[in-house]
Order: sequence, then C-alpha cells, then structure tokens
Amino acid sequence: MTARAYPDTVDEVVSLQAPQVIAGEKLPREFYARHGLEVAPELLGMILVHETPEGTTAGRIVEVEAYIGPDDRACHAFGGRRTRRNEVMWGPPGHAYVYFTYGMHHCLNVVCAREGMPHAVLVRGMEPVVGIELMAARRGLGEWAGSGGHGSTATPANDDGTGRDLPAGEHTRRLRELWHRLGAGPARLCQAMGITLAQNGADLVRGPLYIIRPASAPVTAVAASPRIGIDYAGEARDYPWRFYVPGSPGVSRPARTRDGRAAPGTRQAGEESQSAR
DNA sequence: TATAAGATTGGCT
DNA sequence: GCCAATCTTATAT
Repeated sequence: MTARAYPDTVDEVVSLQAPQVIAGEKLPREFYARHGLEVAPELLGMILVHETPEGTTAGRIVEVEAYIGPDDRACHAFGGRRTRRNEVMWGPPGHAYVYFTYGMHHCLNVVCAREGMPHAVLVRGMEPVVGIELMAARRGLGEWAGSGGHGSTATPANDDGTGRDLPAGEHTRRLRELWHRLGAGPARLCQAMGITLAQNGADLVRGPLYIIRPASAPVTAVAASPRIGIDYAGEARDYPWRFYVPGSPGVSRPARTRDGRAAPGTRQAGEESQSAR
C-alpha cells in the first residue's frame, strides 16, 4: 500500500510544477518558535523557496533532522558551546543557520525554539518543484535537465535526444534519479537552491529565502529514523529524530536501524518496488 | 600557530 | 563497500 504516488507521467510532473503548488502562506515566526522536535516533522511537505538574481527555485521538503540544543550530543550547540559558526542557532527562531563543512559543502538549518535556546532543523532532502533547470545548472547537471526540445510538455529527463518518446518505466526512472541528484542530501539541496554562507543568518520570515505552506499536496505519511552521520554522538545516535516522506526520491538515503538493515519506505531514486507490484 | 575532524558527496573496487 | 577531496572550525599547544 503506497502512501503517496510519485510521478509516472510527464503531465503529473508538469502539474507539480504548476504555480498553485507554491501558492500558499509564508510560514510565520510562530511556526518556528517551538521545540525542534515539534517543528521538524511539520516541515515535511512545506515548500522551500529561494529567490535569487539567477531565478527562483523551490522544492518540497521531504527529509529533515532535529538538533535540539545543549543536551543533544549531535548538536553543534552541545554542551552550551556558542561559537562564531553556530551563533545563529542561539538567536531568534525563523532564521537560516548555514554552515560549511568538508571543505566544500553547505548545509541548511532552520532555527527553532526561543532566542537563547539553540534548536535547529537540518533540511536534508527535497523534491524539486520550481526552477529545475537552474538547479541542474548549479549542480553541474545541465545536460540532464536541459529543455527537452520537442513538444510543450518537455520536462527534465524526458528526452533522450532522439525525439522519440521514452518507455514509461524508463521515464519514471530518469525522473526519480534526476530529482535524487538535485535534492536528496543536505549539500546537494543547498547547491541546487543556491544556498551558501551568504544565507547564514537570513530571516526566513522576511527575506528572499523562505518556506511556505503549499495550497495543495499535503504530506500523508511521515516516517522517523535515527539521524544520519552522527556516530560520534554516543547514545544520541539512536534517537529517532530524522523525519522523512517514505518513498520520495528526495530522501537522501535508507534509514539506519539498530540491526543495520534498511527500513521500509527508503527506496532510492529509480528503484522499482521490491514488493507487490 | 598547529592539528584533527567534520550533520557530505562522488568515484572507484 | 572504501576512500579521497578540500578547508573551515574548534580545540589544543
């Protein structure tokens, strides 16, 4: 039983890019001014938007992780550490905490809770909604998403350059893979959205980087798992503070469970369902 | 000033 | 599955 259907046709993708999907209310300060564990799952399905001189990009958030302050060993503010890097976490809610890591990657967090209480939600995965070609260009995948070239419904990855239609299954596989490469993972997402340290501290309630509640396409299923990449965090590594939309191609990787097996609903881009189908 | 590690990704075995 | 890339940040001399 699938919780949500993912695009099988070009038309469905086009409809997902339609303006009404991003027509919605910008999330107010009060939305963010709550405990990180309360905000995190509610961010799933919301639309992250970034307006830049290059153009506007937007994506549907499908994977997040909560980092909840001085007592959370995985949190940058663990132990009450207040540094130049994490300073924004300590400020008022509704701002972007962007940090640079591994010498090349940026990660976006949404600051929650109250000023002086460093909660943040890491945005780890999205499904591209607006500006897919710009995202692809930023990610160095221009040839993947270049304008299709024929027909008014030309969309990313629907064209093999021969002018012929692709088989339906192959089409779906390519779409899932493109979406995965554009939005699955905190650093991929930032690169696609044009988010860098320049956005660190940005006010999500006032500026060109913001999150809206979509007028349609609500999330129908939420799964939880341990957070990714925090083996250093002691027993906190097992806390189920990662939230994601099962089956979405925008989810970065399978859940890690205590016994090391992949959890349900974490199929990767382009994968076919293993079970009933 | 020096050193180690990182809320990752992509390429190769 | 393993490992290099690449450099800011945090922390220890």
